[in-house]
Amino acid sequence: MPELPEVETTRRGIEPLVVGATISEIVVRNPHLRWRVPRELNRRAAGRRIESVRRRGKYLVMHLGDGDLILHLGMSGSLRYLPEQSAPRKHDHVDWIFADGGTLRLSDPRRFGCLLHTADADRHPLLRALGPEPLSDAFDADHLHATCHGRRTAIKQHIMNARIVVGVGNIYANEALHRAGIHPLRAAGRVGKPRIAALVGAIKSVLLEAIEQGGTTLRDFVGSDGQPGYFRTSLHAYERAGEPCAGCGSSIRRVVSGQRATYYCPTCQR
DNA sequence: CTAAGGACCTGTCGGC
DNA sequence: TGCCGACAGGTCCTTA
Repeated sequence: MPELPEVETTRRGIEPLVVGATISEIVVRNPHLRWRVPRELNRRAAGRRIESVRRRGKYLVMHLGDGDLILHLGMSGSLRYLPEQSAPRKHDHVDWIFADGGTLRLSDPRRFGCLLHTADADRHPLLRALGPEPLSDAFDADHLHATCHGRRTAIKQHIMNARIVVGVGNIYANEALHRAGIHPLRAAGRVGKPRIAALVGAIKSVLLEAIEQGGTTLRDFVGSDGQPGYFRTSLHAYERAGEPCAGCGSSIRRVVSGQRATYYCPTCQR
């Protein structure tokens, strides 16, 4: 479900509600996420205050003053903040119970997400090898062009590789390539520098606009307040097979690449 | 080293 | 109505 804009929307939603709050208890009803939620999680977190909630790629990191919680929403995860008690539903696997009575609830039907405790998230193997943030100055044409050198992988798979740049998932990879006029299956090493620069700009703009719209709701994404994201109407390629391209009117095509649905305009994207 | 495919898991939808 | 396959926003891990 969530790509960078959806994770950032979630982060912004919970930040004012949980930063400064003291965790009374973390209740793990189902520990079987991608990796088993550690048994000692509650012991590490109970009684501690959440000092900050930041995002690194699609990971959320809660700093507890002593140690960090690393959270990933996987394909179907979402966080909701509940000011009052309410009965958990089928896929509500984890609750953070706060001293003020509020609850942060993690729901994840497919359980591809994860929740871990670590001393320092930046040194954790999951985060340590990540590429630059796409909205930072570190992600520029020089960086992307250098990583593309000699690569025969499709440019779409390349920009979805978190070691190259974080946060770009299937929706926004398709959208950014459409904006930049680059064929998604073109070998990464065969995209010239000016077009790489255009792609960097397209990735930044599509992510920024999606964040402004509260993310993209395709099926079930909701922010921490339960509201959907409104970027879906701005999608020009993703899940638009057979519809006319907004730029030239050609029919948008769908193919599968790297086991992921890939949408493009055969006329505009070369 | 790079590249490709499988694995994890549940829910929904279309076709028969 | 029921069953079956395809598909879905991620990414680590194994294999070649």
